Amino acid sequence: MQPEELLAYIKNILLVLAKQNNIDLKNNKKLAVEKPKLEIYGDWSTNVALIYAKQFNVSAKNLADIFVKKMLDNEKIEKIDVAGPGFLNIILKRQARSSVVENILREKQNFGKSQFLKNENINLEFVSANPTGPIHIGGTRWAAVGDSLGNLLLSQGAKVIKEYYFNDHGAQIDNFVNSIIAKYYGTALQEDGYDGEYIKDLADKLMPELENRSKNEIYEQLKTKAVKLMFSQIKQSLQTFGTNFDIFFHENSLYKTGQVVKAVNELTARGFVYQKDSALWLKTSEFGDDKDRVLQKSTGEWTYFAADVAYYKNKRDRGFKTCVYMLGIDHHGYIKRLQAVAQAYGDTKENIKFLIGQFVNIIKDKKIIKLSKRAGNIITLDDLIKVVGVDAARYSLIRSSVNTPIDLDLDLITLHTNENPVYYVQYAYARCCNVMKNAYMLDKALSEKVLTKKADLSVLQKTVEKDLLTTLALYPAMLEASARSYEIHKVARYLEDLARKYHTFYSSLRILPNTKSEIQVEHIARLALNNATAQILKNALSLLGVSAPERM
RNA sequence: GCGCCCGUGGCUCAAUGGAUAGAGCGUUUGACUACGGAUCAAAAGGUUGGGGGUUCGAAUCCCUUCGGGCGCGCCA
Repeated sequence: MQPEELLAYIKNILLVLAKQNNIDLKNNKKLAVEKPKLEIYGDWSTNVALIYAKQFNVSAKNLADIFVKKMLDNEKIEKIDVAGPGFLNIILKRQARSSVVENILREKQNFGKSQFLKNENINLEFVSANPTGPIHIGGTRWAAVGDSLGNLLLSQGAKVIKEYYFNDHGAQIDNFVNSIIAKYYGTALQEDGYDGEYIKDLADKLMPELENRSKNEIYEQLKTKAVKLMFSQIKQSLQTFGTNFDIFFHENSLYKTGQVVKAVNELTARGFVYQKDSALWLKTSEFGDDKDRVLQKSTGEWTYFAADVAYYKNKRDRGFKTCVYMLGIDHHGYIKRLQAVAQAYGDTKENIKFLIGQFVNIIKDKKIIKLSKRAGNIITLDDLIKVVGVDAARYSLIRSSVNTPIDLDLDLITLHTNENPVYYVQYAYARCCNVMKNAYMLDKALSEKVLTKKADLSVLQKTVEKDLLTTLALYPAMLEASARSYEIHKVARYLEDLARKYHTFYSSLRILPNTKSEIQVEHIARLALNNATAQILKNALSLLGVSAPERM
């Protein structure tokens, strides 16, 4: 019996009790079935009595006792204790506890998938770095987190599009091109120009064949070629990193197709646009922004914000119910104004969602390195992959909440790559695979017994076995919670927990017998548990875009 | 000045308002002539920045204060 089944059962009892007592039950989201911290508390615990005691107008302990009486009828439950202020600690019957292994082995890669987000149509926009330089470490965090989050939401039934907004319109492109020219001729860089090795590379690569052309021609040719080259480099880096976008959306297309004008016109019709100082403004302050924002400058040029407005409208017109923006902490000021845009179009705050990622600090010689494109000391995605590899890089960036700044110590990560927890998890998987292989070599029939579900799993009674079983049973609920809160790091943390439980199990018990003649029911059951663990490790790693090697 | 985010063992990070705040690294001590030692077992290490409040119960919510980061353009 898995926790979600138990939870449904408890809710059912709750409804019956409420009806009997004529209580108009208020739904409480805090109701939960959890794995207790300590093993002696049982397999699962619930807080149902604690949070509903008030509504029933009895003490939590009394309500708990009522639940105990009802629940003991359930044939899957062995025992229930009331503990502490009113927790129900539930111990399952043997078969009920081990049934999760059968479920996993039956559903394989589909175990953990759900449809609870089936009505969601989500646009995930992330990275969206300007094509004026390689992807830096901040963008890298989103490349890992956004991609994995997309996988997760997809697995829970949502329709998901991963999208990259390509800023190919505006002054930064001019700066970029001028920087390359300046670099080539050794002239002074403009004030906010770009510098760095990659600018020199671009100059060396593109300039020689253009040298004899007119100034204007050099500029135009360079603009096309440099942006194209940079963009294909970015795409290549992302691909190497295992991040594949469904759509690369060009900012320029919003202008070419007149969508900016159209989007602003609609807002004008809705009465949220006004003219002041010969510029066009949007009344974002009406929806909680600090001040109104300019859409069109007095020069007649559109602002970057105007494109953002059109882009949001475009996303909604394409049918996305939820538009997710993943931004760096330095862009948190956008939240209010974009929320205002959504509301100005008559949408709600539900339609627009923000994930704000803290900085990734690069530590060298115990000090934070200040990175900037201008100074040319950026650490790129390619650098990171070269130093630590895709798996370790992705995992390091995923395993922390985006709300937490990450300090990546280059010295440490280079010297002790094996200490990245990703290897701990991968090693657990490799161990599982090795056991499977050995089992097959030992006795083909043994593997087949597991495969054909002839294993008696109820013999899994040791503490380390039960611990592993409940952790496996938690997998679907963990995925759902992770998807609900858009917190992919929960999946990584779960993996570490699962790997730990497996390593403990592995080293305290024999899974396979020494010789063929000694094969017993325990061995068959443990092999099934081993195989189920392998399946979950693989499923979860694949969500994170991290490989599951059969040997290391 | 105003606003947003973050303060958790020496370090890097966890913890839907739940039970004794958990892992990894580092430190110390143990464990293979049996499934791979990239592992396991164990020890030391905490007033969750400080102070109030809310309640059965707070690292978590509210107020306040102190640190750190970031943002406050007719830039993109």
